[in-house]
Amino acid sequence: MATPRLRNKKLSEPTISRLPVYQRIAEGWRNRGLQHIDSEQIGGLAGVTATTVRRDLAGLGSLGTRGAGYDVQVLIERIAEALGHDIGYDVVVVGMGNLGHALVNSSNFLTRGARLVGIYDSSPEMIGTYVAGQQVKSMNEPMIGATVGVITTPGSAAQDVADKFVKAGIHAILNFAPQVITVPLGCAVHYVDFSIELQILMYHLNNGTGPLGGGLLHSLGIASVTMPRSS
Amino acid sequence: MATPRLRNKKLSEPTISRLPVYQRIAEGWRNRGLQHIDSEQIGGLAGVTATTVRRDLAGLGSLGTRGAGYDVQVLIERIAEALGHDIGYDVVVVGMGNLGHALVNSSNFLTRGARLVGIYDSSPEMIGTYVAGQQVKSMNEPMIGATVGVITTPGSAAQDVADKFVKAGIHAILNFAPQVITVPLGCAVHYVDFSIELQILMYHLNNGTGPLGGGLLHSLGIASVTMPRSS
DNA sequence: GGATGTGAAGTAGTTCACAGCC
DNA sequence: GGCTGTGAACTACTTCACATCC
Repeated sequence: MATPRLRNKKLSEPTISRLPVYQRIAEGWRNRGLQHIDSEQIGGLAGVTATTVRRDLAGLGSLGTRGAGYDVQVLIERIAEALGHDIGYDVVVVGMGNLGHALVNSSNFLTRGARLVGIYDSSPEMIGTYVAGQQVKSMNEPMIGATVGVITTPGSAAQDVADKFVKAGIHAILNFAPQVITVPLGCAVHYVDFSIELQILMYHLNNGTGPLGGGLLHSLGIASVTMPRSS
Repeated sequence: MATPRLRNKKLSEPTISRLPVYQRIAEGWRNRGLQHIDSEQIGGLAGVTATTVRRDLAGLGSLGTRGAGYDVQVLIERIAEALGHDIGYDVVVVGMGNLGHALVNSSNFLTRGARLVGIYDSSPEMIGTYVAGQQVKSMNEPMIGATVGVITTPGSAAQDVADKFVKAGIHAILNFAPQVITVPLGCAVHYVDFSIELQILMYHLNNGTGPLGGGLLHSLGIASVTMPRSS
């Protein structure tokens, strides 16, 4: 009760997208044995101004020290708290192709509150084998208790998988398949698309604007969809 | 000369990140044999309002038809033109682990102007083998003529790869390794991080805000960095 | 001295509302 | 009738500038 839930204070969308970046930077600092970091250093690495960093972090409460900057350990913890990592989530991944393997084996994908509780594939050769310490299940097996579903199948299978997720009560979907999927209202689909990243980078390359040309700064691009059934 | 370069008109950052999404939606429509789409339909699928869609597209010139919506073919072409796909880019990918395989085999990563001109790995077992029709090269071989470099190595190798890119004259880097890298000023690093996507999705899940709760809308998250050498 | 945290000002992006056109 | 394209109003985010505190 000492610390009222920071979660109540709603953070702006841009801030939310930057906090994980700051967290990663702080982790890098800590791993190199450094204890303090200031807003200018974070901004330089994240590609935003020092003022923006301070404003973002001020939203989490007073966690800096005037004259000295931020303690990296405190920073990491408070960001984790604000993003809800202390709650924990159960994640299932469907599609054990190269991308699925890459994800579940990644040291970073499943940290920070996420727990892998099931991996699935439709291919008979794949089912029953072990990946990242877990046995690959058939799509017919239930997906009990998961909160987040990740789709790493080819585009053609994405809608079927999404339907299974919805039936299993999963409200949040991370879709890596290059395919727009439809889900009932109230279900969030977050859409990750590599080619879109590449396209945005290329636009800036063409125009000399944005991240190029000495400017620092940002980027992004990815769509999220919630919509009624049909089309 | 009939059509002056659309590229001159600078588009806003949010618009740039949404255009590839609209393009993908239009492609999906076309693939299902549909010829027209209106701003409301695009918005529903992309997770933005119809007005935002119209404003974004108006920036590319008058490509809609009042009363009828947009012709999907025209839409696809004009967005491609605006993003510079008619120019074409040479891409090299370093790191032929699961993620590297997933990328170069993806039907979507290397379309729309991108050409794969080289794939590299440091592992002796990997070098010389063929992936996606290309022979994997040693890191010692030159990277002539590439404009964009993609890093899909473990984090520990990312900085070395970035250094090689810089020496080879590559100005734009797409970094999938969970590692902040430093490059000379004038070089753009676009940072793609799966765990960050997951974190943002989880934040919304916790708070019931954003993409959840019947609202449509968006997302994103990924950092891009340009900064001087050192740390 | 030095860096945070924040009112105030400025800028950018979104949404409203409707005129214009098919 | 229906949907685009856009001035005008609004909202949100960023940046400035500085008081505040270590």
